[in-house]
Amino acid sequence: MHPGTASRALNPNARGEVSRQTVRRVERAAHLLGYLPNTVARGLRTSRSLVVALVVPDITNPLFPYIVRGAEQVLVEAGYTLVLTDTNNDPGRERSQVAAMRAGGVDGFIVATARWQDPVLDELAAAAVPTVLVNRRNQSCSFPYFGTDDRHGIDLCVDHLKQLGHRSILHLAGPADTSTGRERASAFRQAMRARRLPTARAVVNCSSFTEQAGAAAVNTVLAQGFSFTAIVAGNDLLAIGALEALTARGIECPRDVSITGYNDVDFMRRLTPAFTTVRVPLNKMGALAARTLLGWLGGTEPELGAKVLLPVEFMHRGTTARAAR
Amino acid sequence: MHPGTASRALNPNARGEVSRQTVRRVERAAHLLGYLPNTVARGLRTSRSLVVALVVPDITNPLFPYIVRGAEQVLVEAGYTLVLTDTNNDPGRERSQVAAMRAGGVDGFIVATARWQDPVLDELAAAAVPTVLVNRRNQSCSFPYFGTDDRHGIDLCVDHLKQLGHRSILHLAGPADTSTGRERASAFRQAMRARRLPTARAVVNCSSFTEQAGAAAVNTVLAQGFSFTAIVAGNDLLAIGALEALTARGIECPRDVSITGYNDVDFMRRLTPAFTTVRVPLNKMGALAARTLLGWLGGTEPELGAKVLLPVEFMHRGTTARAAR
DNA sequence: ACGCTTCCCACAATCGATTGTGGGCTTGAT
DNA sequence: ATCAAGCCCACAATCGATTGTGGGAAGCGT
Repeated sequence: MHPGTASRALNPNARGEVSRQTVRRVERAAHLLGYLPNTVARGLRTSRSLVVALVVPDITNPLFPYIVRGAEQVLVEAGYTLVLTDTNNDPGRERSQVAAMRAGGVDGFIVATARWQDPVLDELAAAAVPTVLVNRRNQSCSFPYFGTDDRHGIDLCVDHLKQLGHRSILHLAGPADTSTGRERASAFRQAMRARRLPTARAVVNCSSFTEQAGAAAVNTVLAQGFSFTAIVAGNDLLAIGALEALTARGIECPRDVSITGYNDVDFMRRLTPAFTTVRVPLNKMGALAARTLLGWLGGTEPELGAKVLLPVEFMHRGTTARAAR
Repeated sequence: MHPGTASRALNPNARGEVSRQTVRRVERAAHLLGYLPNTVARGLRTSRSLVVALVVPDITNPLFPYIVRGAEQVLVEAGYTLVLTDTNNDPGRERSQVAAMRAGGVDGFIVATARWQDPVLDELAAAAVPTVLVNRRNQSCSFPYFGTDDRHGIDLCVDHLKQLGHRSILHLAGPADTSTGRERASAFRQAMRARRLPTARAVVNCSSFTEQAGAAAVNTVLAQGFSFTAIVAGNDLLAIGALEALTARGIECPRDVSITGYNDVDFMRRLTPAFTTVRVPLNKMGALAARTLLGWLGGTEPELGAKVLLPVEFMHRGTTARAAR
């Protein structure tokens, strides 16, 4: 029995070039021996691995598991394997992880770690590696991007707060090296100006999308004596951090200060008070990104710089109330 | 220039067999061409990939990201790459994912999906694939296991509740096909008996470690007319589900019923009331498992069936109070 | 100048599966 | 019985890196 023949017998596409009884013999033997075709060797020859890598910045941020789920669903159905790598918000790790995956022969990338200036993405673009961006994008927009309508979401927040009578509104902006940080901040300024609300000193940058950063930002602002009656946070974790910092100083939410979050991760509705926030379709984002990548791997190259912004939904809950006085 | 020579020049171990200037020439050329050694081809020859797979049952369960983090830290430091695969609690997916990873040439597995009877683990054992178990183990105990002292943790819960005057205590047991489900249930019975508390009808099985399952279990028990003043939940998500089901019926926690969770995932302390639960060192579990696997891959085979149970810490918060009446 | 050692490098086999090609056997027709 | 056609299968090259081995060149001593 020649290995070439066995290979054809196991491969549904080449099944026709082998007699039916040989196919049966091979299948029986394969099953008996517990044979599973060595993907490494196959990948070496065919330069396809049926593996897609999903790169996330922080797996403990509850935002990402749902994106993962969405992507996973689609990829597994298509016979692909999803491998996940967490960069822990470290660009160095991102670089080395992506390099490792690339050398390991993954067919494509779904990247959720994009920074505004991202050399790793530039490399992927230069090497023409099939890649799609999810949740965050980079400036040069070299790949299809799947995100949410941040501009609209933030506008909904500001509008809501204004209708409650708030005028001094603070924005906790995410890191300036992320598109979500930048765009939400920009959207905030625009929304404020459009309603003739003051924007001076109203935006404060946070170093990361974490509770610690949110709390630190609020403490800084309070220490500087800037007063506000509402906070539009760049995401949910920042909002939670802000609430903690306020509570620690005896400032009550929503009595004294209203807060809005962003993303509506699973437990936001369970906190007390339940958070007013913006719900984004995380599952769908992941699924769409995966589907597009699969299409690309199947031969239909997407238009470069395509941006898909999914609709958001404003969730009015307990952290926002009519402005005092 | 012969590829063999270039290979030696790039490989620190074989560097001595090549003249220094050749090394420099090769390094320069490699850098110039942006060469990165094809891991697939290397893996084919050396049958080592420096990749470890971590298999989790449900990435949206906040328990797992912290285990991932712990393992990641250790593996990356050692020059390994961690790939994560989520089985979505589906044994079929587990089987195919593990097979895919194995064919893909990963060096070893960290498995967090173990079921009590787990054919996938049996296969791994039969094939002598370096594997360690974390969080859950299987019955046959064919691999080193890193978990927590469930027996002690549950005992702490029961003890705490008894001291608060509770006698009718309900246990929401996790799935019987998981070691954590079984052992916590067994520990619960033992702890109750040791204190001469009634165990009849006091244990109810939940189909999965989810809020939905927890709520459903409580609803079932209530419908059956069994009355209780406290609940020891098999994990945090079950506890949250239980709280929801009770609240929906106007039963207040902790006024009417006390609840304890298990694991102390990050947001338990933020809920209102903050959950009384058992904190387990998730990071350390992941790190230890990874370290042991690395040792195995380095040649020091661990004793089969070694069990490492990490100490737990009881966190008394707001969901437990003195029994009414 | 010759022979010896030492040091580099090139050659080629190897890992396991895929795939284009050619030869051999069977089958059927004349 | 002979030849043509057709179907299977075996052969061998290939993917890219690793690694044992042998040979050639340089250096040194006598």
